[in-house]
Amino acid sequence: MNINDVAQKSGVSKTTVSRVLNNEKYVSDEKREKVLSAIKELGYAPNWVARSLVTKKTNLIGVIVPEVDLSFYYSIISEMERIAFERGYKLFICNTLHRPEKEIEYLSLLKEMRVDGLILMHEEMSEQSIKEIKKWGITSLFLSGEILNSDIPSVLIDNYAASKAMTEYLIQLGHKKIQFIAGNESEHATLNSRLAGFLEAVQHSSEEITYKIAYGDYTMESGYEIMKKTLENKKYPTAVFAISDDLAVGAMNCLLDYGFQIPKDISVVGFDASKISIVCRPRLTTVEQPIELLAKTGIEKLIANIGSSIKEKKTYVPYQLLIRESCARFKGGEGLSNLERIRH
Amino acid sequence: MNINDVAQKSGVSKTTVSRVLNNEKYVSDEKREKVLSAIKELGYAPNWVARSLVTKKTNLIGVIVPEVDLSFYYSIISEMERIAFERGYKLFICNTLHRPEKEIEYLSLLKEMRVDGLILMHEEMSEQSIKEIKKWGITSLFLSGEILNSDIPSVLIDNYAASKAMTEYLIQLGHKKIQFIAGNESEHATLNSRLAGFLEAVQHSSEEITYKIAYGDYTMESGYEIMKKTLENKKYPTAVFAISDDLAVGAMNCLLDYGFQIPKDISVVGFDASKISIVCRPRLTTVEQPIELLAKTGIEKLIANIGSSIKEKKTYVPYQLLIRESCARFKGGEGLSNLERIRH
DNA sequence: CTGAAAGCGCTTACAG
DNA sequence: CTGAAAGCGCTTACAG
Repeated sequence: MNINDVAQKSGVSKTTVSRVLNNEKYVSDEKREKVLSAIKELGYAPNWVARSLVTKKTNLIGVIVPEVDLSFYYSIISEMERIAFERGYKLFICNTLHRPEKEIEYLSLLKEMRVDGLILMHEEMSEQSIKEIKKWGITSLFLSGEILNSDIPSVLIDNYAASKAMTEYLIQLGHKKIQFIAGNESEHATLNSRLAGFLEAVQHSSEEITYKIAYGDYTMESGYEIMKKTLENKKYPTAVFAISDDLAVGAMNCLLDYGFQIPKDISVVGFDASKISIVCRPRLTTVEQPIELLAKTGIEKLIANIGSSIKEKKTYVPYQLLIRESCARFKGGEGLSNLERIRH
Repeated sequence: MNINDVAQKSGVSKTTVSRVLNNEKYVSDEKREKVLSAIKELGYAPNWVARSLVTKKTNLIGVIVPEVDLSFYYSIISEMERIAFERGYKLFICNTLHRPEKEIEYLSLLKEMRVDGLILMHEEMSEQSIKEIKKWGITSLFLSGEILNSDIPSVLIDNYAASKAMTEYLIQLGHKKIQFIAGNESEHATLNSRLAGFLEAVQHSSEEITYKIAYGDYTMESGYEIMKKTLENKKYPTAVFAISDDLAVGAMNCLLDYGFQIPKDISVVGFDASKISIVCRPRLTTVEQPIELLAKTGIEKLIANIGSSIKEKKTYVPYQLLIRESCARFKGGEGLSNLERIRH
């Protein structure tokens, strides 16, 4: 069934049916009525595919995400969906699972589908993908991160400042042995900024701070493994700073499983303020990336950029230190003896 | 740029270009070469929209989910995406946020988009939506639940048996006061089966079991609130059986926040074996819905059903009781005094 | 206010 | 092996 059937049934031309469908004026009430009732009677739904072919608009936004299964990502996606929906856009979510081939294939599908815009959330995107996007010329925006030297606008928090502030908070609590848990070792802007902020605070402190940096990926499992290795090396930090909440909760769980008390024995902080950070016990002290604001700003800027060509390069959204229950003041030798107690 | 540009550049007809694009044989190697290099040079991507218009296939599967933000859902979606992708299908995820209007709008978009099939995961779908789906005649499948009297095939675990088994496990541990936390109060098959299984075990036990049933939604917040109210009423159960892990973890967190020890003071069990159940501490004893198998079976059956008309109504997938750390044997008066101790 | 005609970018018989 | 033509289901000038 198609527009012709509706036209025939209601005794008007398909042009008129199309006009009714698109809510144009200049259709007599009488014909409008007839068309509407024919549509209802036939259960007709216009063919989106055919319409997109001629209008060259899909009202679709492609979203490239490396791993939906991380709480930060699905929360932000859920929020973006809500906002985009209100604006008449739908999301097409592409879960690349960190695999470059999947990324390429999704990108080319997105191109074939003629989506109207792209939200990028994977900083470790392959060179090839970035080149593809540029060549394609699609309106795109990086959310909660950035790709340096890429001309792609981004909406994010100031990761350097946030990381520095959180580190200073730990130092101020008296911690002098800090374990920094990074995500992936590969070069990307967010990791670099957070690491730089951490180093800045640590190296320019009036105190003598020792630190270790460990790499993994962004999952809880990875946080768990990294922490486990650290403990097995018998080098006990007094505080752990992980650059994602999943990582931090993984580390925390490992600590808990080994019999440590948090924050009494060891303090732990994370990054993101994703759902897991408030669900875990003790509640995780973390840097808040304002998910709603990030999603809102990102979607709105992207939509504004579709069809326009002025685009600001970088938009900062405010971060916040969320002080919760996973940190305590380090009490010199006492804490140390606690650790010893547990080891043996 | 379109297929004509490619045809012109390579000096063949667009029919031939189309043949190359679709990997048909009966194209001379010479022309195939020319076309391929022209495509590469121009950076041409075929227009998916135009293709879909003529083939009437989109290779898209619509997924209706009430709340992506629940761990069970995003895990199963992630898994379905992986499997569908391998089979050449992509998912179009529709997050309805439990709102009937959104459900209706997404459904009609899906219909306009001419998706090839539908995965349903929302049992409390409105009558109107179900009617729409029937009228539309789209191949669909209900995953991890079912809609009674709807003719929609479903893939799920035997919720009745699973719930009964879990309840018997609690009874066997000596629990005689059990709090059952349901999700929504509205009638739907999964809740009914789980409740029926619970009641069957409780009412036909050789022991005298007392129980309470509380309703909320499926979120952690809801589990927390329900537990809080229970505690405030000073009616302490010795075990809590929640019908989702989120609900259970919410309840567990409340208990923890009130100073109870789990499982020493109170045992808690959940349902789903979603990620949160293994991340929380103590690890949650729960009924496993095998996410991978559910996703795999669901997607494969749906794809098989597209274009065929024989469909089995209901497919059971095996569940499993995952005994972890959140339950302990109830020790008569001692447990009771523990509770008293905490109250005052 | 209304409709006939052209066209969006493909694929698919059909004929050769 | 190859191509001209029709057609998928819409929208959009254009003319009235």
